[in-house]
Amino acid sequence: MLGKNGDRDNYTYPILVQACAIRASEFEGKQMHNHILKFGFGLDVYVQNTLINMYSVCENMRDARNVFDEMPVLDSVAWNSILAGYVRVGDVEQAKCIFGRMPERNTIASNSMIVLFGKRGCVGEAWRLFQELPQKDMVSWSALISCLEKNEMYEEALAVFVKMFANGIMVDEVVVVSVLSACATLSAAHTGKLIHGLVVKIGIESYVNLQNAFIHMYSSCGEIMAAHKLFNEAFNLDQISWNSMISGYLKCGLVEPAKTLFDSMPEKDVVSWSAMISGYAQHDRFSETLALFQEMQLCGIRPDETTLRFSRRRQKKGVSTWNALILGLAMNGLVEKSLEMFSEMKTCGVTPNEITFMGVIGACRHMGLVDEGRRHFDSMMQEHKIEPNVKHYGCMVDLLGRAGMLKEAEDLIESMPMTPDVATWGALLGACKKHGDHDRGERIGRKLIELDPNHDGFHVLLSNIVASKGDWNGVHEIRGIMMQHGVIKTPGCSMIEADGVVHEFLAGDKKHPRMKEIEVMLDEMAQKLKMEGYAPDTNEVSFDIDEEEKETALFRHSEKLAIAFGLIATSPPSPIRIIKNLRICNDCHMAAKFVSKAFGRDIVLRDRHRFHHFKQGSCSCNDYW
DNA sequence: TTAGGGTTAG
Repeated sequence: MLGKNGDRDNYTYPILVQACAIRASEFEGKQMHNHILKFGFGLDVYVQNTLINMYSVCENMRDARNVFDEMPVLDSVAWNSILAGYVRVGDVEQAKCIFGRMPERNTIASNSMIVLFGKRGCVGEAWRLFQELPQKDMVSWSALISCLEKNEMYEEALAVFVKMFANGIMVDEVVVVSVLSACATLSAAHTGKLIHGLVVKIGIESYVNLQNAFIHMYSSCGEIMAAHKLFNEAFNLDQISWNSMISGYLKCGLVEPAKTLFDSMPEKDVVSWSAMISGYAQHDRFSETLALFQEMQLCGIRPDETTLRFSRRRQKKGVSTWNALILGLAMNGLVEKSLEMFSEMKTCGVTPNEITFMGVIGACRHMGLVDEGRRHFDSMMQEHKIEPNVKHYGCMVDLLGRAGMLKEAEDLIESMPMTPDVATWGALLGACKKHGDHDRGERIGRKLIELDPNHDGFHVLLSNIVASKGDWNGVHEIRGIMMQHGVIKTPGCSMIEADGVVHEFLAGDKKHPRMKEIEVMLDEMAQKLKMEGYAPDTNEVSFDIDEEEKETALFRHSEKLAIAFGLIATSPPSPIRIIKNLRICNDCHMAAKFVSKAFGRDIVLRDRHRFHHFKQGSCSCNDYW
């Protein structure tokens, strides 16, 4: 394109510069600019205007402004071009300044300002400018409509369009696309149809973008047949048409037609794949979701630039993001990392809130970091002026209790400025059970079942504590109280996903269709685990039965059934993933550790409180939970 | 013969 300047003149250069603008190619544009200066065409107004436009399109406002500032004579095109650049990059200050300095306002400049106001949410200013405009053209109306549409004033956008039409202003495909978007959001199928009629009448119906906007509008309004008809009869379709039709079917719950269309697509891009995958997920078809996701990866499809741009968009992490990170890490046993993130959060200048402290104290609790937890608890008030609430106290009681500091925990409860809730007492009760302080446990347990006579967990804990003392009469007494109050123990339930189906196991469950295989696997587990040195922790069983029966009962806990099934029905290297409704019991925790080693399978178990990652004989919670 | 309006797919 460059070369000797023999055949270039100030009519050719603008065309070349313009070509760079259309391709938004700043590099080539700069080369052209240098060339122009070198051969002495830099003072031509027409050439200069195209340079301003080229830099503006490339959003390089510094160079655009340099050209503008050096121009000896400024015509309206120069003013409009530099203004358009500032509007494009959203620089309100500079745009207002240029608009104010213009020797003569014109419709094009005002239209740009309406667009800018629309971008910035200044609907009032856009309206005012529009109304004051002596000569409104099609673009003025269109800019106002899109300003309203962008600011979620869909009804108003439609009303302005109606007025535009009534005033005899010409309507083109650009403004109709805007209006159709409003119809889609409002589910205004009737208006959409009227517009469709209008579009056909004025003969612009074959624009692909318009076709796509209609497909989207009809399927958003639930008029899938109309969308389908349009799609089938269209002369030219592009990738967006196909993707719109697929997501239209999915939006209307038509998964099969969506899949048929997906399969017959000439070319599938990342949008097609993700539309179909999320469509499956939305309609609870999980095995297909996973299968398609795998297939997508096998096809080598990766998230595109747009996907990345949309998901990376949160530039400054807010307090909720930090909270989620702190809580999530702690829950998965990465306590140090979690506390590290808390420090980093403060370094980044984000102010912690009360939820942050739930996460931080919770992190300390997961690892028994009593001193550190106390320090954070004290700093809440002293440094951050956050009054601890009942949950923070509960968390501290739990931290102390789990660490075996039962007296300190009880003293803290007594010193609370508010009435302790049952969860706080419950935490202490759990700690008493864990550390074998049966007397304190019984005293607190009896108090708790009075406070909350319908809570099954407290009765069960108390009954277990009493059973640990060997006081079977006491156990029967508590069972009696439960019966009296109609309290039923929530059965332990473990869930595991295999091949897209969720399987549920209750303790002692025999209903699973593959129960025979599970039984065989349970026997194999028992043998292997014993060889590895596993000894059942029969303290967990609170029935007045003999030791051998206790072992059998232990081996029918829902977690173990789920693990056995996981060993049969899933294959490595994927971990066995289990969700349990209650806290995992000691014996199952130990058994899971042994299984992870003896069978070489990782197990990820989420219980009521946290995640346990079992790997090669140990757990991420370091046996502290 | 340079300057202004749009969106549709995840």
